[in-house]
Amino acid sequence: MLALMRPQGSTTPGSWAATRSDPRIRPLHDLVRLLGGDAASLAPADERLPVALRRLDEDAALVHEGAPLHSLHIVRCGSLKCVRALEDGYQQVTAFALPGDVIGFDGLHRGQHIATAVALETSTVYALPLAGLQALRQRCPVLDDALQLALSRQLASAAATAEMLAAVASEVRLARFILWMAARMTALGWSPRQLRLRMCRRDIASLLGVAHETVSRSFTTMADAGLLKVENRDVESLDLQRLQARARATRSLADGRPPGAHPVALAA
Amino acid sequence: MLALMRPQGSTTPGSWAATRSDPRIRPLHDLVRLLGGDAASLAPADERLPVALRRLDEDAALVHEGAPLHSLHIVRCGSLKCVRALEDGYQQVTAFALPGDVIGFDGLHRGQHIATAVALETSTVYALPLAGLQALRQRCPVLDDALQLALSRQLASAAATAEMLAAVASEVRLARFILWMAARMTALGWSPRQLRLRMCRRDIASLLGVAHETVSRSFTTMADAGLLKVENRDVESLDLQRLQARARATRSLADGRPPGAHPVALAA
DNA sequence: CGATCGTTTGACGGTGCTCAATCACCGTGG
DNA sequence: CCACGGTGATTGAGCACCGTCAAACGATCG
Repeated sequence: MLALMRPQGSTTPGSWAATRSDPRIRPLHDLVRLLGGDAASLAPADERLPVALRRLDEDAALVHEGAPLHSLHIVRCGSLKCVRALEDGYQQVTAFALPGDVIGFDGLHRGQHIATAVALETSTVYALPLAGLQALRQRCPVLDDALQLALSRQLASAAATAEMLAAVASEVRLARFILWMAARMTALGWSPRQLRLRMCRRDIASLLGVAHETVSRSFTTMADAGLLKVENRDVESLDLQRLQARARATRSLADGRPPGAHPVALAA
Repeated sequence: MLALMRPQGSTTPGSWAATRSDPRIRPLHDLVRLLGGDAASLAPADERLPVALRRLDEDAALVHEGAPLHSLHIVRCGSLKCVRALEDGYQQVTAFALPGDVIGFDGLHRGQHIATAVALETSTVYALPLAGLQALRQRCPVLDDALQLALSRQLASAAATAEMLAAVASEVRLARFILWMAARMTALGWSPRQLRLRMCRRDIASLLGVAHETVSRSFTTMADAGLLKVENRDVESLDLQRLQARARATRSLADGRPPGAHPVALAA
């Protein structure tokens, strides 16, 4: 059932040849653990089921928008960007995928990929062929649970993206982006203060729906304000407190705080 | 809360008269069909499994942000808005849920609801208690498939929301919103040209990340251009062709196209 | 070391946010 | 029946933010 597709490595085939075990295969419990599932309660017979692994060099495309959907991918290490072509040639970045993120599920209902996924650095991803996936889920409820959870996270993540975009002021958007990335780094066990952004300004700008010059300007503004230390793609959060305050602001600066009550408070 | 009033439903052609059976219970195959699943291949023993139904009056809250997640809900008829409180009191609309949409799945990984869902009109929703859901999915692979598909749609829908928000010009955002709603109406078997928006301008504005006055202005601008006929919350699409063109535009109007090749074409 | 790409900074003009007034449409009560 | 708020939608005026165009700067790599 569980078809072991040979990963079409974009890597040079010979150089990373397996010495001891094939590096293109990992046991199932690794995947379950990555997804935050309860790997311990995997049936012993299942925990070493082979899962295909695929390695991507920087700028290599994992899948292409519109291509038939054959596998679900889960990022193991590295990072990718998901982009959609917006008909007029404009490239819209829709997400940055980090370890544990699922790629491809959003295309299930149409049978084809919704976005192109491009590696931002050398990365590896698990590949779960759709053929046999249902059987595998039935066989391993633990994997099923883990996948459900991952999808739930994915959905919440999409909401977070919308929340960033919904901010009116560009600086607020960027602050939310930084905090969001920091939160994800924390979830992965990294430091939330030291960010190494793998994507260029233009990609961030695309995700946030602003001009890339504006991203630059907002970075320097916040750096001047002592919120960040920005050195190219290395971003250090110096004052999470005030950074969160800025991310919370519905409207932009107002740094000289006129302590008058908030003008906002809307609707319902 | 749950006001059980006599449904005076002339709306649904529901031949499954609520007179005989409890109107708060529906057979499983109805839900599967709503989700776009293959109801025909349900096991005969399963197709009449009872699914709880809940009725909501306008402005009634189905679930509250932060509340523990007990059930997955699927909209049966009517519509709801999903809102999040943005810490500073601002109400951010994150989605409009239409029949077939799943509510609550995004909170699965945290065990609590991510957003508050409020009925925009008299609505009914299916309720699938999480307890026993896994067993039910195991028992009915057809339901499982249908749920997977619905979740995939949900994810793609979130991407569509982001795509609307990512448009730089507010008029473009609104055009995309109209077309997106039209597409959803088509998928539900309604006319794509006649929209009856159940939400107020402020809610649309919140979803699109613009001021509500701007929504008003954009509506009148597009109406003056002959793209729409706007009468309060009834919106008729007069020229889908040009409407799509406007939705495609990365930057705003510039209808007389300065034939210079597009400056864009990015990345990758 | 020169070419290319990414990043930053500047100047300018326009879009859209804020503030505010007006209008339309209600359901309520006089 | 018509005044009376109350809510939502529309329109106007002013100004700041940010998108566009442009150039300088920096980094990386052949």
